[in-house]
Amino acid sequence: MLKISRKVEYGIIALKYLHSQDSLCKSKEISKKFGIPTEIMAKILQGLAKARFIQSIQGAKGGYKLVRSPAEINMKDVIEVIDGPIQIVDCVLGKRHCPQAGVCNIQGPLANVQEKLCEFFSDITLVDLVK
Amino acid sequence: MLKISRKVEYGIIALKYLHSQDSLCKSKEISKKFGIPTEIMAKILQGLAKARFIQSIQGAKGGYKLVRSPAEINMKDVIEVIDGPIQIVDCVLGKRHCPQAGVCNIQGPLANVQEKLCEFFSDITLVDLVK
DNA sequence: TACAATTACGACTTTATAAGTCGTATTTTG
DNA sequence: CAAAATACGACTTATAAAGTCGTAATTGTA
Repeated sequence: MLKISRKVEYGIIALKYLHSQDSLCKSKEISKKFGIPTEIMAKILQGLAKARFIQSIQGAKGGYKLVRSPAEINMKDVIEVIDGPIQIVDCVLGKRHCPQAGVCNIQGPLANVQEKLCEFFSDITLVDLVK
Repeated sequence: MLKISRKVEYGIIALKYLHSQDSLCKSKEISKKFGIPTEIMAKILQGLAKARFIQSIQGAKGGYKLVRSPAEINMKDVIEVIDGPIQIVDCVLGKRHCPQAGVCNIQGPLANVQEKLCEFFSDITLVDLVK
């Protein structure tokens, strides 16, 4: 409930670590260091690379490095890259077929809360998480 | 992910409805009106009554009514009454045994985020949700 | 005082989602 | 070409949310 998934946790841990290192870091290196399952760490880093938060270099001697400044990396984007869109209730973006459709009295206000929540996480950057 | 549980959704729907009504409302009446499973609706109302957001009157002709002003009902309290403490990651309040304990680089910053998030929801009252 | 309507509450089952695993392909260095 | 790394989809397992069921307690009214 209102939980940040473990994947996002792992993603933030990795981003912080990459920020603290100058050189390329291997996926396995990070997963071992923090006790994160290797396959999961790998996929998260792949996702972050696709979204251009980090750069991946394939092959032997490959690895990942941060390519954005910490101020340009905010929590909302990280969450959405890893877990998909922030959606506090299913009805707001229309995923769940809602038995309350038509009579529901909270959709509008909650859409508003959701928007504010996105702003909330947009305002938290890697700079804040490094402190 | 960062989802408000359906129970909280139901709770807010009920609170809004109680606010819109002058007289006592029965649990079944609300559950039927909004297509919410009756047993679940009942338990949520019981919880809200225990927490003194609403008053319960037992027996025939019983029901529930709002006993606080909408400005005194905020979303953080509603969430916590229904689902328990807001906890964005398990480690922050020490629930999960964390394999990263000792090396984890995000616990402090995330505790901070969590605190801010609680403030965020404290600032949203039933007044905002009625709009 | 018996009955109907309601709240109260705990135990259980089902369903959905998150977390983790496995297998295989691709890229690059030496 | 072998070794070390990323890339990616399919699958299984674990956990939590959602919903159901059974029973007890309270109260108004015929």
